[in-house]
Amino acid sequence: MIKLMLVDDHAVLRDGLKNILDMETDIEVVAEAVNGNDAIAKVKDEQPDVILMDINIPEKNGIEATSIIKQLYPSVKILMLTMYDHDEYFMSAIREGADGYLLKDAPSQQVVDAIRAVAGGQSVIHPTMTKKFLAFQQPKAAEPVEEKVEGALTGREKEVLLCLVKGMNNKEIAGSLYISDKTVKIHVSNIFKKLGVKSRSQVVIYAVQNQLVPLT
Amino acid sequence: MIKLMLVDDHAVLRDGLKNILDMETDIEVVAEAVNGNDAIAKVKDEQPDVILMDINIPEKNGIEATSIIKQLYPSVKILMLTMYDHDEYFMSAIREGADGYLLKDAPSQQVVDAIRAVAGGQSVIHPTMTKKFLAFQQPKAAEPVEEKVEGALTGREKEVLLCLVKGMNNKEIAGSLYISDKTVKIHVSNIFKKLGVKSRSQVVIYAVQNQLVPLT
DNA sequence: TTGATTTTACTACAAAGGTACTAGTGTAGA
DNA sequence: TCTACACTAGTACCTTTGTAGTAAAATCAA
Repeated sequence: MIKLMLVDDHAVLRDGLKNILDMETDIEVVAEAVNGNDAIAKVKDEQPDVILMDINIPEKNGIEATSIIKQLYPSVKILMLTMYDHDEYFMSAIREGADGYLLKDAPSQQVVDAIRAVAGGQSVIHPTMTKKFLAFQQPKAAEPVEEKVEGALTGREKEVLLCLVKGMNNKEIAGSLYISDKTVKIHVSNIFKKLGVKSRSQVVIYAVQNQLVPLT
Repeated sequence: MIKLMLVDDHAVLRDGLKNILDMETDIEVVAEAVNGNDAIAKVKDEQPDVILMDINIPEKNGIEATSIIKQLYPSVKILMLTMYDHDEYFMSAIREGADGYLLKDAPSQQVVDAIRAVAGGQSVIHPTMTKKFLAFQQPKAAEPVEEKVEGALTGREKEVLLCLVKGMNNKEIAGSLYISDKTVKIHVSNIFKKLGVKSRSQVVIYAVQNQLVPLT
């Protein structure tokens, strides 16, 4: 059974959601709050699993409340359900630890599914926000310059590049690729020429800036 | 009516999907392809609205095929449906223009919903991937470890660090800070010890990963 | 097959990087 | 004042890095 808390200053919306959720046998509304401070207080008493949180509420908005609740009770899942698809709201909510971000125009079923998903430890984003998120993360697309430069690297050189951005020295690269360290030097020198840099540090910077390789 | 193309080298999976999609009145499977090149060719002939693409297919994998198709026909929506939740696959798919990324363990209904969503211009990500996405974008919060490490660097060391992540060599740093290159060496060595790395390349990687310094 | 490219590897050398130690100066705080 | 630390700079030494030039085997496209 998923214990849910609703946080919204509009009784109509809370009641509507309760009606919808009443039909779900695995979700129980254990608490309701009408503002940020109210929500923070009731988390302690009611220990909900998931909080459905509006952003535009009095006495600490939903994002501030999320931040505080997440600090006090990190295991509580918080799903933002709001009218606004503003980027700043979205990013702030995510930054403060929200587990999901839905817009109020989402169909009821989607809200129900999202509650189950965050209760199960997953994160959910409204498709419209996902789009923005992707757009935000997608500043690459077709950039002929880097394409050309990266394309100029041979297969082996790309492998060496991967090692370089891991901070490996020539000997380590040689061991990793089963070739001599003299050969590694050749590849490294060629990479330098092709990328137009003068040291391995600069290779790392170039690769990161041009997203030639994944980090982390 | 949404015109759909299936790309997967496993007939069983294609047939299973077709069965499921047959029950949806607004989706029609107009083409099937068994590998990357096949898919690229059939897009031209069949002009699908949405492509359901597996990653692990022969003759150009799904990501490469996505990249090419998106370049030729930017309006075609591509939904990756794959067994792998590897970060690199996911990020690559997104980078190459995929409109969605679902895992094959997603319930059928979710796949159907996702097809409609991308056909409508939205983007969809499997909740598990969303989680990773958020985690990727969420390195803020309170991280005492890095704070401590960064705090351990003296003022001068931080200045040297800034130079290091610009790819400067010792002489350049010395000239920039109006000190001897011997002194620079001292600072660099101290930075290495404090950050626990062994070369300037690793300093750059460390700084990027821990966001000690701005890039771009 | 021919020719171009890739990958491999060597020698030799110059430059840069990195460590260890000593040591003087200045500054901030107990 | 005394201590701790930061900053500076040097010497010495060794390692790593990077370049140049040569060259052979493998691969691949024309």
